[in-house]
Amino acid sequence: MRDSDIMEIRQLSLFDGMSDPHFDRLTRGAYVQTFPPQVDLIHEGDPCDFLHILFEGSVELFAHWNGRESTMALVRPVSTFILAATIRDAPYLMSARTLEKTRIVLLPSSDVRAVFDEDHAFARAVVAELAQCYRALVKSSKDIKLRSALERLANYLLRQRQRAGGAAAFTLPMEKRRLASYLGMTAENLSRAFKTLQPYGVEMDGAHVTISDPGDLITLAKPSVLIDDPAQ
Amino acid sequence: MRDSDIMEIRQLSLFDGMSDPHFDRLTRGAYVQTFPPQVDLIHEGDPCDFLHILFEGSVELFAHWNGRESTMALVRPVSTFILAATIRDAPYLMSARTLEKTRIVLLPSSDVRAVFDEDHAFARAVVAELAQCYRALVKSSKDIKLRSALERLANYLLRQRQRAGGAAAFTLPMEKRRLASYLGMTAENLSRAFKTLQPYGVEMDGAHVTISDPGDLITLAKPSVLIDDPAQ
DNA sequence: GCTACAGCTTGACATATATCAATTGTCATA
DNA sequence: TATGACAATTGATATATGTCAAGCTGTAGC
Repeated sequence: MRDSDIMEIRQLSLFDGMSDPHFDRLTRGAYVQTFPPQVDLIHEGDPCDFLHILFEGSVELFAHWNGRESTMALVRPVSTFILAATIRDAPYLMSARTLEKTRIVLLPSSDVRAVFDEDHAFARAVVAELAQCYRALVKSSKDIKLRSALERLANYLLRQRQRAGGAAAFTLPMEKRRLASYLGMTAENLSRAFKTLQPYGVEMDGAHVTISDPGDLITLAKPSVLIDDPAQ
Repeated sequence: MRDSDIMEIRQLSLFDGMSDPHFDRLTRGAYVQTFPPQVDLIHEGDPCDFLHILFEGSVELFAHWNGRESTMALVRPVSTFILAATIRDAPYLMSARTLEKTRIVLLPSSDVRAVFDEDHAFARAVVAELAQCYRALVKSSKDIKLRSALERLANYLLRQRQRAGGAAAFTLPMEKRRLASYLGMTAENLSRAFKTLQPYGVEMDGAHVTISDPGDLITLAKPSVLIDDPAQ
């Protein structure tokens, strides 16, 4: 691993307050890798050998059952994924693939567990990260179980608008068929849902979405801080 | 808090390896309470004042949105709930109510965080518990997103059978309408789903279920360790 | 034993969502 | 520019699931 990479990683909140010897131990067996789009990083069921830290690009977490596939989450920088599997030394529950050109740090899971056992600051950081992931997943479950497909899309668009700093226009971060899977519907239904939202001020051109006045959409979507606010 | 209660709590894996002073500090402001059935313990959105540890009985976690309600999980002894909210000092994302007579230990959240910062063994135990909860939730999400209502019921019944030690007969741990909500369907549909499973060897009498030969049901349900095995 | 109530079930019907098939659009590449 | 591959869209239709209303069933209280 290059010194510049190590310097960059050291800045992460996950390693904040960690002692230098522990950090060295953690990064000795680590490596940084850059992947092109559409590369399978992880396959569910495999043993968890590395904790992944996403630096640049984006990664899709998805799951299979009985020949079906569903997108579970989109991971964005800077964030870890499959932390829980690393901690428990258990097999992956989800698969992962890159969506675009992506730079990832791989830390050997056994080192993560060993340093975790010795470095208190790291343990605290891991718990904070894991609790954050857990709460994000609870919100996602509430979204799926309490809302219709149209309501999920409406709220998703409002969240994306928020993410773009409240700008009227933004670009969808993944293909529509993946978005459909993430929102728990088919691509065909997503297409129709977008059309249904046109009278609510949602304009769409390819992956480009414009919501000039979100008022009507908010009335329809009824966003809640307990589902849609990433800070909560 | 009575000495016998303190003794009992001390046995929990969550407090295993923790120093006595830290344990004392954690339990000084704690109390044990017994609740009758149908008592609201927690309301989503409220600040998180206590970490709850369920000792006896059972607790339903549920969520609201726009006048709708959905059962998110059933908590059984011995297990914590709303650990993530405690760690992050964030509002509850789910509500909780007792389903039967229930004994719960309440630990002040601020004490949990303080001791967590000082006691490494406790930090490790918290992470293990949180990672477990996270993985349970991932499995639940996969169940909801990848399976039809009938498949969810079939797999649920097989999991309950497993929980009963593989016994042919067992009792549903909650009312059918709650089970329906947990499985993401209406009570009417659950009723029909049970009927559909009759040819697969599922007999039902009230809350009592008998699956003499699970072979056909397994063929239909296609259970997966990555969704249905609580140990994974 | 009755009664009242709540939960469960059933049937008829409505709606949401999925599926299938065909078409259009888009982009990379020859 | 033409071509092929693939995503997105559209319309027609099928299926899953929800809603409503009625009846059933068990049980707690009298």
